[in-house]
Amino acid sequence: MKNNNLYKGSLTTIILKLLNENDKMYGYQITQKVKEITNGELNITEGALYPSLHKLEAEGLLDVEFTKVQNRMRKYYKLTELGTQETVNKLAELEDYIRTMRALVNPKFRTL
Amino acid sequence: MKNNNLYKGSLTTIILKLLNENDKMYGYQITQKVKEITNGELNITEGALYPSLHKLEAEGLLDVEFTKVQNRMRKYYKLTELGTQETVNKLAELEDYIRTMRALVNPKFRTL
DNA sequence: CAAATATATATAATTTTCTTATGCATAGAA
DNA sequence: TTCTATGCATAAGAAAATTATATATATTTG
Repeated sequence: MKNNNLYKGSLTTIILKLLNENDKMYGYQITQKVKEITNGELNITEGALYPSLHKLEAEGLLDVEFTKVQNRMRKYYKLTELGTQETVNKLAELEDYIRTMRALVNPKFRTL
Repeated sequence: MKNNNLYKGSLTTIILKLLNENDKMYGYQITQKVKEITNGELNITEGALYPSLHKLEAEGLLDVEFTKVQNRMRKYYKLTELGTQETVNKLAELEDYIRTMRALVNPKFRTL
């Protein structure tokens, strides 16, 4: 996503947080929502998203609910209680990460 | 490092920034400096560090200088001009990342 | 003095995560 | 009718890290 290595490892955090806000979402909706919120800056690819959703489900962080809308399948995901707990952890980790990286990077920058 | 997936992809940024501040450093020194700045929170492993340094050197972002201190070898790394340019890019990418992640995560958090 | 720890670099095997490509299928717009 | 959007899925490969191992000297500790 976005040719910026820093996003590596962030997908789980993004998914969990969006599901915490939106109660239930399906995969394609997640990609669109991320595109919308980031003004097109961040595009989640299906090749990353779907395996990630399957993994979170297997870990018991997400529950699935199938629906059919206009003859097309939709798989809605929602947080389990465990998933909500993990969301708290992931958001704390993000704040930790930002604080630590700022400490490493802040001091003063020299171009020459 | 630190059992926090978010650090994945940040190592290059950390190395470049430290070298921008400290002019020249050797591998072990980098691990210790990171430990110091982050109060032991972040530990860079050799298995990640050395291959990363070799890659940055191969890409022409770092220059190497061998020294022998008390009979032990040291490999000092310093930024090339290209490396300094890339440092600017990486720091901009970090700010971008933080801004985007905040946008995705900020709204409001619900525990229930 | 011997053993453990710190200093210093390196690589190999494996795992995790993502990219890229492909595949299938329906709906709607051009 | 063809292209784009919607919707899910997986497989091959790349990239970055973890974990383990290897080597070697210096220093500290018991």
